[in-house]
Amino acid sequence: MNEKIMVYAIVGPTASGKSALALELAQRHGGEIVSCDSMQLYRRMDIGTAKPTAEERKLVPHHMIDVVEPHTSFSCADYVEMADRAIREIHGRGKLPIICGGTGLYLDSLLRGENFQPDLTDDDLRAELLEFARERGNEALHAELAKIDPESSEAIHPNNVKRVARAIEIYRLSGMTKTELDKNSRLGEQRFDIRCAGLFYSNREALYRRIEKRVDMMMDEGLEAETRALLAEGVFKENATAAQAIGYKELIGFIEGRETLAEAVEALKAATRRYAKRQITWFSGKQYVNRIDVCDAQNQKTFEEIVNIAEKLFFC
RNA sequence: GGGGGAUUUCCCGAGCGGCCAAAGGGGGCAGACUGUAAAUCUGUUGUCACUGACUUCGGUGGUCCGAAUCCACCAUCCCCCA
Repeated sequence: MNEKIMVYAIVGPTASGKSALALELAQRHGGEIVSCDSMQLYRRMDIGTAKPTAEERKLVPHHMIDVVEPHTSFSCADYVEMADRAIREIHGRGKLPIICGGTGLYLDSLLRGENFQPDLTDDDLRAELLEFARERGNEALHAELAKIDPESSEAIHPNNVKRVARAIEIYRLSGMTKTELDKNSRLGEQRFDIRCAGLFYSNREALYRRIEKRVDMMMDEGLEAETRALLAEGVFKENATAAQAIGYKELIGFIEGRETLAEAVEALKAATRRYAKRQITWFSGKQYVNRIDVCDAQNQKTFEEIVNIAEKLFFC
């Protein structure tokens, strides 16, 4: 019986200070960082995704950053496969794998399921199903799902067309219902042991202020130019995953002259806030997360304090 | 100085005598989410002793059984003529 590899993870909403903490811990304890971020995967999307800088990446090896071109369709399953490999390599080198990121689904999938079958997607079929919903209505598509997989149709709201379509897609491609597929991947036991610190702000205002400050910084660093470059590349024409990244799509309205810079920046801040909220909801439901309250109504913890708490959590 | 228009709940914005605590959107809050996830979706959003009551629609005072909706005056803003 071989021991499971111990992985360390730092999660939390965007702009909560994950990267700095991960970097510090990696430096102190011989770690390498495995990013768990669905957007830092893409090359040339640097400012908008708040990627670690070149200097930071020189201090500590970072993985799962800049691994694909922006137009690539990169799935959760792809992430799991590559990240799994990276973690085993790090462990093989006698270093500590420190996962850092805010994409909850990726982390969950990485820790879980064994039975990922490759190539369970079909863009044409997807488009066809979405078209069906557009023409005949959300309920009609949902009814189709109910015929083949009543259990998941129960769980997915009819208006969540993307999910409804995905469930049907799974069935048409694999002959297995989504319910069965899920049950299957649940059979696999956790693939790693994990110690996970979650950065939270019970003072929400404080988090939002950080977010807004960071957006302003991104603008100063040249987010607009970065967006124009990606736009010129055609990244936002195809419906690539990368085109969904917050930071770029909000600036396009301004670049194309449909709104003012101030409006675009405000939209960007709002989108980031709402994203942070969804991350908070996601992680607060996970039992493997050990919460560290960075800032409550009374006081703001110093970086030193946070590092100490995380070290205790990880190494005691 | 003369004429016209505006003022709505956190914001934008509908409402133009009862069915209005007031459409819709945004934002906020809460939540779902095991293969597109920085995406997608759901609920909620005046107060309370909450199947009902109370306080709201710039202010004050009227008309009316009844007003966010009509009238008068006041305040602020915008436009046109001067």
